[in-house]
Amino acid sequence: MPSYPAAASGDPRARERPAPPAHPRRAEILAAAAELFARRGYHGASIGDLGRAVGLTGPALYRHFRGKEAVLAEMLLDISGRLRADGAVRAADPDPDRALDALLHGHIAFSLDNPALITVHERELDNVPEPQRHEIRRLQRAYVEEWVAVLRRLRPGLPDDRTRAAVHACFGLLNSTPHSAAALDRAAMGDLLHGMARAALTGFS
Amino acid sequence: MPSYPAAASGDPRARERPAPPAHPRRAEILAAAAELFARRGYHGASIGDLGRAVGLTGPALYRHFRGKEAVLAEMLLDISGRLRADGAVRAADPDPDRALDALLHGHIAFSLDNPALITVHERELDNVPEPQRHEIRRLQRAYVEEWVAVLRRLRPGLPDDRTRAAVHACFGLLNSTPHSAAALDRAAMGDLLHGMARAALTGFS
DNA sequence: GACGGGTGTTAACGACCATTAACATCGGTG
DNA sequence: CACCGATGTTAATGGTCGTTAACACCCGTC
Repeated sequence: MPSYPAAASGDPRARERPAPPAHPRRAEILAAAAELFARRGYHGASIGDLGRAVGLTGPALYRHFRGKEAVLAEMLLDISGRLRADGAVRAADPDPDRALDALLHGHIAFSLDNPALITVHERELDNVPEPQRHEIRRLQRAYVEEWVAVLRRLRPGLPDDRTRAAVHACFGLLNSTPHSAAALDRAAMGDLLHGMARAALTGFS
Repeated sequence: MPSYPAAASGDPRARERPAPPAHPRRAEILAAAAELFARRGYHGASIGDLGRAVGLTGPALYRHFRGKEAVLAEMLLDISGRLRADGAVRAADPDPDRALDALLHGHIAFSLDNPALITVHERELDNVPEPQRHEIRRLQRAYVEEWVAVLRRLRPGLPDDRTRAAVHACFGLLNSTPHSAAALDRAAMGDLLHGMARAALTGFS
């Protein structure tokens, strides 16, 4: 039922090409930083490393971000915001079964396409300074609640705390992609994760 | 079927108390380091932090370990060795169904009792220096293969690469405990994870 | 053609880090 | 009691880090 075709990276026939990002350097730095933070951890990647990864020296980064913490904060805010917004749309399906499949499909596609982002999102929240950490946490909680609401309709008997714990455990399963060393291709891995997660959420006790 | 009673921390009626560890300070440092590495990452916890956590100054640590890397290496070697040895015993059950339950029970009990160790084991392998990193990888692979062998008997049709990927995904689910903020008590959480993992491994596609 | 904002660079700063050196204490053994 | 290894301490060393300062270039606008 689910399908995870190879990522559609730039169909040339697409009529309206997406507008180029307002600040391409910022996006470039964010992408490189995600890779480095995922591989070596926030404290293990220096400003010099981030700059070098995009062909610059370290201090050049301060022309685009207030500092190292701001890079991480913007990265996590973007991820949690996208997940939450996308999740709200998908969870709105009146059929809870289809809603769950849509949530699974969205999350799996995102984590297959952005393993580094998922890793950082999962590990580095504590290094975000306080005003923004709170907002990120809020978005993460809201995203979880979208899942909980769908699962609640699907399994009415289950107490709320168990439902929420089950959703968190499911995220652990879905977010395991980066550690799997990609022995399977994208489509097979997507189908596998989808099947396992659906079974895990609907088939226990 | 599975049961996860509250951790039996020191029954006073136990006749043979475990021999006190050969070097209690080493064990104390390792435990504190696990907590710090899990919370702040390997590069985010300094030698001074590790010492302070056990009531010492930073340099005192060098009386017990060759350096910071040696602390991490010994920690990961110990974890991967224990998981692998325990896994080999549990996987030996001739009934694959019971073997899987035993593997699940062992892993879940370990991760419920040692969330910090599981976190570090999952994240910090890259910071271990080379002679020992290879050995840790070997033990991790051997542990995975115990699971793969059991699951292969349980689901004969499944190709090996998908079986292995499923085991990795299952670990992601089981190791999610530390992120779950422990809203459930140990027994309920253990049962939940057991049920979800079993459903995930046996119920997909 | 002067100007100014945007985007780089190198040099310099203070803080912190892992590690080592030099020295102190203490319990047990000759 | 002298000695000694185990286990601490503080002080010092060399390196790296995040950040800022000072300066240079490019490019579109008046």
